Amino acid sequence: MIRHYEKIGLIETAGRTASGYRVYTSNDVHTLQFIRRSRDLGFSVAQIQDLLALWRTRDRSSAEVRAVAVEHIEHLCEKVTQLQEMIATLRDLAERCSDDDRPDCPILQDLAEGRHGECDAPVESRFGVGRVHATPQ
Amino acid sequence: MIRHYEKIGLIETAGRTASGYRVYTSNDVHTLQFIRRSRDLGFSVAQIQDLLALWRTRDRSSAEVRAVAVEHIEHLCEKVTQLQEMIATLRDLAERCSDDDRPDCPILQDLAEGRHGECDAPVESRFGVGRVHATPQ
DNA sequence: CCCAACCATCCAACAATGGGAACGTTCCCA
DNA sequence: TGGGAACGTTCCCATTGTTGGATGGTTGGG
Repeated sequence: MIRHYEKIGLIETAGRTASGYRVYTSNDVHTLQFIRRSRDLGFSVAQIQDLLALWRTRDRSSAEVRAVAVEHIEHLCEKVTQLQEMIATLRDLAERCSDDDRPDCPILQDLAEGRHGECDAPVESRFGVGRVHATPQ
Repeated sequence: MIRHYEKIGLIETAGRTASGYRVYTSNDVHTLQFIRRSRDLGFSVAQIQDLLALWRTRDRSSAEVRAVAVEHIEHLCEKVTQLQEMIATLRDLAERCSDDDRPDCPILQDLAEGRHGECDAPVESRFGVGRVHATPQ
């Protein structure tokens, strides 16, 4: 991972011993810990790049940092919402499923027939079947 | 995507016209819709493979289908839990952030110093700095 | 019959990591 | 003074699901 971070430019090129081994200063280690904690909080590499830049800037504004964090929070919330919608649908289906040897299953039925909304568009536009756009004029 | 699904064996090889164009039967389209709805619910390709197999099996048991769904629900719940933990931490940090021009920012401070628990292990074992295991005996 | 819109294939990239092969280095311990 | 295990290095491939480009063949309406 660290070598990867070095390659993509997230951290600066580490020093080397005479034999080619990488040498990390305590500063490097500190930066890596910063990165790890950022990743633990779900920040993307791009965002970490921003955060690191701000971290290294003496006269940064905390508002800038907060903006990155707030944007990330919103992104995470969106993901949670999506996941909870999936969970709700699946819970509903699983609850209506007899959970025995019978072959009729509301879960498969739903997947096959799709009554949960997102699939109202005609097949043609959803899968590009057939010639969609005629030559104009 | 569809060509990709064909390549990885999620769907069977589509028929071809004389000139090599793929031809999809309404059955194929139905299967693809099944797949899309499964993906909308967050199922992985591997799980969809299972679901498709069950779908095509006449004397399947709905318990089998339910098992796939329930396992998936648990997986989704885990993800939600993780995301919510991140959100809680970030919300707390953002709240304590002054959101102005001052350079002292609790968010960066936390990322740099890490007081939220997961980082108690010494640097050596977390990043492989130094020789961890001596030759035994 | 031309040309835009469509198909085909192959290849590369994304984000972040994991893993292995093949090979050089360090250093404890016998 | 070795031997050998535990390191390190580089390069490459796999993952997961999707998107995109490049290049070239096919279709079909105007």
